[in-house]
Amino acid sequence: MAEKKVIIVESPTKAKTIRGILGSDCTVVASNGHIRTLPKNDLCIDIRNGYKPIYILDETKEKAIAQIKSEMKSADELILATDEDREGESISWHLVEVLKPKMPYRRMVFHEITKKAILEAFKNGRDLDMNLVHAQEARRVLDRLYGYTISPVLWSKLSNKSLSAGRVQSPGLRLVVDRERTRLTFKKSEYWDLKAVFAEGFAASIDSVDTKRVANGKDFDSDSGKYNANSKVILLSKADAVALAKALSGSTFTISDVKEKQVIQKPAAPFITSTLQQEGNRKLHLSARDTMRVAQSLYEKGYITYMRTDNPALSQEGIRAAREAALALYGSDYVPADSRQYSAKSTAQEAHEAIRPAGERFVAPEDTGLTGRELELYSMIWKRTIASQMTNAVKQNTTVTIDAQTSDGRKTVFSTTGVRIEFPGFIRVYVEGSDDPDAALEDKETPLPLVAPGQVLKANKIEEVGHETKEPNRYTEASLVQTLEKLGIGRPSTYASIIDRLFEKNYVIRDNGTLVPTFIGFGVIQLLERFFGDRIDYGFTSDMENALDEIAQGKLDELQFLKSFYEGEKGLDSQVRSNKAKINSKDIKKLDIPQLGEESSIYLGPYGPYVRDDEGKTSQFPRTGLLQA
DNA sequence: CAGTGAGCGAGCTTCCGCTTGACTT
Repeated sequence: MAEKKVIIVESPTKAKTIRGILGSDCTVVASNGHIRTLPKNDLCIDIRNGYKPIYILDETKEKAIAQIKSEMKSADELILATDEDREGESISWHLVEVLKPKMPYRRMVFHEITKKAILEAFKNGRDLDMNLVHAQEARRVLDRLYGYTISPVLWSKLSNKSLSAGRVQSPGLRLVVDRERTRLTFKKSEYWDLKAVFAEGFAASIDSVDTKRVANGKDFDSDSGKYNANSKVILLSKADAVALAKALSGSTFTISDVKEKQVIQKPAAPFITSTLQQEGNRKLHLSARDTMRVAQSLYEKGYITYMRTDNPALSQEGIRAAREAALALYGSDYVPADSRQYSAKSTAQEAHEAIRPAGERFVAPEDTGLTGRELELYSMIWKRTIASQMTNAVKQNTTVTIDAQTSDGRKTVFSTTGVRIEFPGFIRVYVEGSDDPDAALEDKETPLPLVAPGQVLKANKIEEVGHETKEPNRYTEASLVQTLEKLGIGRPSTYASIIDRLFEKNYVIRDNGTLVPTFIGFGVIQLLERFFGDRIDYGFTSDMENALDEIAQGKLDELQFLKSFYEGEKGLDSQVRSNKAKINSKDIKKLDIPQLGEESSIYLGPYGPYVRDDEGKTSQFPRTGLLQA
């Protein structure tokens, strides 16, 4: 007399997995994500009628809906098992709205896809959380209002080239533009120091002259490149360094101190979407989009858990499997007594666990039969997951300090640090990649010979070494995703498409894996900064999230939230109206770009950017290779 | 390669987030 249940989840792959676990008592079907959308050709928000969105069925989901409907005919109960987050709750509500079930239905979430966990979940279940549904709808409506009212301002004031603005894409573009401005205004400076090469087989660099510390890169502002003058620091020019080297040529170098320090290094947390994209980019040179494509394929073939997640925590099954794998591969010294717990940042929605090899036993990469990019990405996930449950690496840093007096009586101090790995721990499996190739070297050993205080060294060579301060790097796809995530802008399912969007709109171009803003990108951000500054503030999304949390907790009314966003003196509607009248199209087409705009002015024309000099003569902008329209 | 204007007026563009296929960018 078993009752027949129809269970709806979001992902077809998840449905298949559950089907395999539960057998024929239940029918498991997938919604394939959201099933309703807002039509594209119009605002479709009924502002006078409580900001009611006008939803339509997503035509790409018709097949899925038809299948759910047909399965429902012979069922006694409907289980809404979409993801446990704001969007998932909303999908369940839309399902009820569309399916209009006659049988009883319950909302349910599965925290682990195991028979035990699912059967346990069947005992519970709850009603739809309408506050959460309201919070999702508020998000959806705000995004539509934002994008569909500000974008037309760009069309009319900048050009008619289908420009766009949005809560997520615009701050994303602004990051890229801001970074480029910093680079363009950056003033390079140089500083020098000395390197002494000893016959004993190592080298040391100069720390101080007469107790004044020799200036290094940290004494320069990282954004402007300017030197931060300090009376306790001495800045060496090339001439200073050459003279100092000469004055030290016959000096005695004596070791004054040898210090040992133990340094502990912890493994990185298991992958979440953003970190997977970062490492895919750094180690495998994949775009965010390609990383996700490969991960999707691994997920569908059953090799990894779900790839769109903001939660680095492993399930109990994942922890057990990672520890077992580490134990089998490296022995008990490499597995700590207690498992490591990783937790999501507070803004995360935590509907899924971390990205890890699937199942209760991790298949070794060489046993998967995978090839190419799939093998590489799986292998990276496998290593990182195992490493995350392994012991710390222990390194021993040895700092040797050396005194020497110049021929004219100045006291100089040199030093060097060697690194020895005492116990590799997780480093045997996995080391996090870096955007900075120099930093990757940190993980290599730099051994020093055995030396003791009082020992006199033989200096073979004392040479001056020049350094130049360097402007901040451009964003890569990886570092942009990382920054967006840190600011709480965008979601795991959208990071890759945010970047695609910036390219599609010609707001940025790619240069050697880095993102360079185009003139159009500069123009869009210039307009938005001047007239919609509060909307593209980097904190806008996190403020919105706070309000949505209040809606979800029933402390704030959805309608009140939308009204305060859209109406009133400071509301978006009047902001757009007044700016449409106020913005002088000619004025805003003159681009304010540091350095490049000094001699003549750059304008946005209908065929791209052009330069106009003082006499009104125009010419093509000469550096289109760097910045394009 | 040409490229900044005037004025007419029709027709069009645009958001974010959740899922996969279908696909030729």
